[in-house]
Amino acid sequence: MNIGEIARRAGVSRSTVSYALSGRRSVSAQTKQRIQAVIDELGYRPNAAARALKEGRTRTLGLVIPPASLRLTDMQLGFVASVVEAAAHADLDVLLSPSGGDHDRSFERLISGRRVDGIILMEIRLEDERVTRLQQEGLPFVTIGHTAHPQGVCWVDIDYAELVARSVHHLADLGHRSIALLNRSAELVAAGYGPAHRAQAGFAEAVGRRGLRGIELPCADDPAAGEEWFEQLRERHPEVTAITTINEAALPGLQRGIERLHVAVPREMSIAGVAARHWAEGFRPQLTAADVPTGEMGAHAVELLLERIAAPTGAPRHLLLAPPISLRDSTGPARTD
Amino acid sequence: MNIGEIARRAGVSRSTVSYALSGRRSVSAQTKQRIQAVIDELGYRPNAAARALKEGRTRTLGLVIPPASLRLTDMQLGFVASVVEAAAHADLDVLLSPSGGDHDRSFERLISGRRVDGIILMEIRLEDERVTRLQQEGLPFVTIGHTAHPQGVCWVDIDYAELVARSVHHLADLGHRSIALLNRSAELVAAGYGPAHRAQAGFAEAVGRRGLRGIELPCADDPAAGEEWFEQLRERHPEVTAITTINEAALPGLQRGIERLHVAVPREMSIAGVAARHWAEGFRPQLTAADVPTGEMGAHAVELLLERIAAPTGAPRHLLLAPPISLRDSTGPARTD
DNA sequence: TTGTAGGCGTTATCAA
DNA sequence: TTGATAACGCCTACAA
Repeated sequence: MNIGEIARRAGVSRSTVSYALSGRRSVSAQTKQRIQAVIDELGYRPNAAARALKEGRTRTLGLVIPPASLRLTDMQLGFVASVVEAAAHADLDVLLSPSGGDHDRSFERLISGRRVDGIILMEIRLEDERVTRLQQEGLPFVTIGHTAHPQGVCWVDIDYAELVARSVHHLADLGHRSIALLNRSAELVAAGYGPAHRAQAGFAEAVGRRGLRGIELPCADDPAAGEEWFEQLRERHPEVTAITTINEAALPGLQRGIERLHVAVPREMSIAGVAARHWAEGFRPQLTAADVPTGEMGAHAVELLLERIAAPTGAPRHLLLAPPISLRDSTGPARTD
Repeated sequence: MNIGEIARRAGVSRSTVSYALSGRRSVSAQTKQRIQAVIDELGYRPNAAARALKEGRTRTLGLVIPPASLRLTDMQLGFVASVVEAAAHADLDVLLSPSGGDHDRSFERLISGRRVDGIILMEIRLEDERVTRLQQEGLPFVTIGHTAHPQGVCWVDIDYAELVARSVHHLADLGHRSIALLNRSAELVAAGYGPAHRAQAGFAEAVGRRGLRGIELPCADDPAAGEEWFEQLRERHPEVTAITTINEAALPGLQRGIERLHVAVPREMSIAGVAARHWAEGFRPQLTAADVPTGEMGAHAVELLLERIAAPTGAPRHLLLAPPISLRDSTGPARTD
């Protein structure tokens, strides 16, 4: 089924059908109606490839996700869902590319094959060759997270430094003097993963400013590691009365560790963090945390990308989100024994 | 950058470049080398739209996921990841369509716009209009899960009836006489969601055959509901000594409920289920469960779809997976007090 | 071994 | 208000 067939059945030329659909030229009401009737009857839709070839745009966005081998976190998942939804809302499709490195085949297909009009890049590293690759190709893109030198790049990110600092201040206000940071995994820190670095920075800054004792212990991104992390913390640093964390995946394990050692939250230990609302509310007691707005982030990323596609040479915009900390039940005054 | 430009720079015709790339005609080593040098220098790749238009295939698969508003379960997520990976392995891209109903715009774009060579449909209902829509369009597709009348359709599914029955038999063998089924939500059952129906059927059949007392209580698909479910169970059916479940999302809540009421597992209560390995191992104590092989399922679905695309008229294949139950720590002999 | 030319389905320019 | 036609970039049958 193609436009020629529609034209033939409606007794008009192909261009008239095309114009009737696009509205870029006036078509008599009568003709338009006849064409529409045929289209409805046959269920015609323009062939996407032909249209893309002619128009030079694909009406498709690319979303580069971490390789499937790495389990996606809840936060990342929420982000993928919101990007897809926001794109669908703009009548755009989303092409997925699971790739980490620069030389990934599907990543290369996406960009040099001109399969998409723009790209959203997740899980950016502080030094990220994919960014330079996209810049050299001149394909519009938006990153989630930002590189060490994000000038000239559109990005959306969570201000982990600010959020961790805020939770430290909140805990300090409650009288806590020894606070531990439950950061993302040592591997990620080593790989130059921005959130982990910035959490570190924000923690150090706030702890320094308030004259507190700050403890940092590495922890892998999974429940088992969280449980072990808590044991180690109690063993090595019994003076710690509060924890701040950005490691969502370790939360269930942290909870198990706390329960196993019979530590009362928040009476004996306060916990504040950065997490998707879903996780914060699933914690027991519910977690005082900055709720990461994954849904908004996806929508913002799509919005920024569409702007960039419309005006590739404009000044790049970026968004640094610092959602407020929602007070729940996991933080309270420091114990005074 | 297009094939003409490459041809010009290499001093050959466009067809020679095309043949050098496809290998469908012999090209002298010297010419081939010259062409390759130019391609490498300029980073040329065939335009996907032009190629799709000419060849009549897009080298893209469509994956229809549940709408973003519904939180994807871990199992679904694992499935998406494995489909994307399997597709990438075959040098295919994956286009995502978040849609529930038949008249969804992105779903329609996918199929009548010929944006994909085939489609994988997740979260099939017993009566699913998307299936009939795809059949009428004549687009190859594979479903995850199957409809009430799956004749002539390719599908991959988990044999929930068999797995639930097996877990009931396992529990009966351990001496349990009153067993509760923690099924998916009442809404899903009402909507004709296959796994929920088949779990029910398998449960009823096995319970009947072993002469047991079978309890069914509805439970929404989230942790809070799981916790409440367990309370209700203890209140209304204190005689129950074993639970079988396919409701992954309710597991964390079930666990909390068990801990809150200080019920010892498996001494006072045995639990067996169907769940992604990740969830089973995250449960405390680790859950005796049939581990849903999401990774394999995605790969199988892609494999079946590729077969179907290659031979659309062949006999439709299907796969009903019944992975063995992995014995872990949550099941034991019935208490005898 | 290589080149020429036609057509995939669409949109847009030019002409009527 | 409408129609004929060229062009997007690629692949391939045919010709040399």
